[in-house]
Amino acid sequence: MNIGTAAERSGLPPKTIRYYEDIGLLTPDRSENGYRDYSTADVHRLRFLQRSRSLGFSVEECRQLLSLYGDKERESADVKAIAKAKLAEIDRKLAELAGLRDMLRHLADHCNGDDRPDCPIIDGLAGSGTVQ
Amino acid sequence: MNIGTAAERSGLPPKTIRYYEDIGLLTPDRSENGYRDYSTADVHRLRFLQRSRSLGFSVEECRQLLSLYGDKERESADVKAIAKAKLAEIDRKLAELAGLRDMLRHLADHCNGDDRPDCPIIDGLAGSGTVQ
DNA sequence: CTTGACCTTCCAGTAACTGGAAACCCTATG
DNA sequence: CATAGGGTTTCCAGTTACTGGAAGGTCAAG
Repeated sequence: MNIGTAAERSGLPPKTIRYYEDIGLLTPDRSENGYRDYSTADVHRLRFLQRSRSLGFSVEECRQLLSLYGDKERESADVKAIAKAKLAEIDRKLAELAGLRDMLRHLADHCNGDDRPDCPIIDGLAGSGTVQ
Repeated sequence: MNIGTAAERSGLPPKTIRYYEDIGLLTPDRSENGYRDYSTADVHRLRFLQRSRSLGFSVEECRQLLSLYGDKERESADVKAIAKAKLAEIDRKLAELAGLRDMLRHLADHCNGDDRPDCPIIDGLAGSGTVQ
C-alpha cells in the first residue's frame, strides 16, 4: 500500500513516516514507480511507533522495543531483561496517568460552584512520592 | 530554594527549569544575589510539568492544564470543559499503556524458551482499533 | 491529454530541550 | 585575606524529532 494509506491506518502523517524511514526504524519495499510500498507488518510497526511515542517514549526507546521481537540475533534473556525494565517504567507511567486523571476529575467535579478554581488541588497537583 | 534543589525535588534538570521560565510556564522570585528562588508551589508546578511532559503531553497542553487552576479569571464552565476533554485523552492513553504493558509482559513470559523471539506478538503489537 | 490527487527528494524551519563558555556568588579552608 | 570549589547567571550554539514548502514525477478520471 502507498504511504497515504499507511498514514491513515497508523495515525502518523506521511512526513513522519518518511522521517522514521530516514532514521532506520523501518524499510518498506519500493514499487516499480519508486513509491514506497507498505506491508501490514509495516503498518503494525508504525502504529506501535505512534502509540509509544505519544506515551512519552523516545525514538531510541521505541527502536529498542521494536528490536525486541524483530531482531532474530538477540538472546532471549536479553529480550526478557529489557522487556522487564520497560514494564516497570510503564507501570510507573500508568500510576502517574491515573493520578493526573484523578486530579482532573476532582477539578471538573468540585470547582464548578464559584468562579475561581482555587480549591486545594494545587497541593496535590504533583502527586506524592519523589522522582528519580 | 535555589534551582539545584528545585531540580532535585522536581526531577527536572536546571536547564529545563530555566527554559520553562523563558517560555513563561512559571516565574520564580529572585533573591538579592540574582539567584532564582523557588517556592514549594513552584516545585509543584515543576513536578506537574515533569510528569505530564513524560506522559506525552505537549508544552502547550501543560500550559493549558496549569492555567486551569492558576488563572483566577477563568470561568468554571470553561475549566470543566477543558478538564473533561483532557480526561478523555488520559483514559485513551491509559488504555494504550495497558495494552503496551500486556504486550511486553507476553514477550517477557512466553518468548524465553527459544533463541528467536518471533512469537506471534507482532500481530498484536499495535493493539486493536483505529487511530483518529 | 490535461487536471487533480497522490507521490518523490531536498532543504529550511520549529519545538523542546541540552551543552558549553565566561563570569558572578558563596562557603570553606590555609 | 586569598583562593579553591561548587553553584549560579546569561548567552549562544547544537540536537532531537518532527513539520512545511518547493520543484518535479506518477496515475486514474474525465
